[in-house]
Amino acid sequence: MTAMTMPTDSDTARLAETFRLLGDPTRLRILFYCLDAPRSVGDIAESLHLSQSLVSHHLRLLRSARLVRGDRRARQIFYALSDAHVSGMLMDMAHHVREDG
Amino acid sequence: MTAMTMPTDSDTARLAETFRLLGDPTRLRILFYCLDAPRSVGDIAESLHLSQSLVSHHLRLLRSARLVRGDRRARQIFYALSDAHVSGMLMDMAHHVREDG
DNA sequence: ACAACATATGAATATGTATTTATATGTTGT
DNA sequence: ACAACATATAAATACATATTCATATGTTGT
Repeated sequence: MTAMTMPTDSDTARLAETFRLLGDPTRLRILFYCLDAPRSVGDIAESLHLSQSLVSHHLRLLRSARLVRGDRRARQIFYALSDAHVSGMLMDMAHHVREDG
Repeated sequence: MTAMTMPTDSDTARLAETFRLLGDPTRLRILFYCLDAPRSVGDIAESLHLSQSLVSHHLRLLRSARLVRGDRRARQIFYALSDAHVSGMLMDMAHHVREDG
């Protein structure tokens, strides 16, 4: 069963980058808010009580790591989670975090 | 199916803290190295080409978040992953990271 | 083309943190 | 108790990054 779980340094770097992005409370809130349905930037900002600028900055980081993708509908841009694996993990984590102290 | 995935702010903070700790390449390497078997601090340092001090610092952070636990055997302290959920996720991630570009 | 709207970007700042160097604490075997 | 070993801590530094404020870019409806 000892299954060569050690990834290459390059893979480790990529993984760390993903975790680093998940490791900020504001970004996590944004991600969770976009988990159930795609949300516009303005919606995110208003609902989470964040400035439009801050939301946009964070979305840029999440976009560049392909954790999130946005598509335009009329004037607004709706963002949704783009990595199925990550969104699955987030839902799992959200569930897990309630269970233990 | 829209399942109230939004955690409380307190839960979000705890989750973010965990992800933040996973979001450093050095710490990730340490964690992966301890995933298959408990490892002593010296072993970790030598195997991963890190200073003893640096390893100790990182282990302290991981310990304080209960991601890792150490127990003494004679002179050495062997560290192992302590959160089954997190270690499961790490193995899953390590597997996942190979599959896509 | 224009005004109103929605999002993105840039610069500045303040705070956090990874790493190093040096040293302390603690443990084992004799 | 002591020397050798193993790990932990402290202070200092260099670097990264979250947030704000101001402004630019881009899009829609008329």
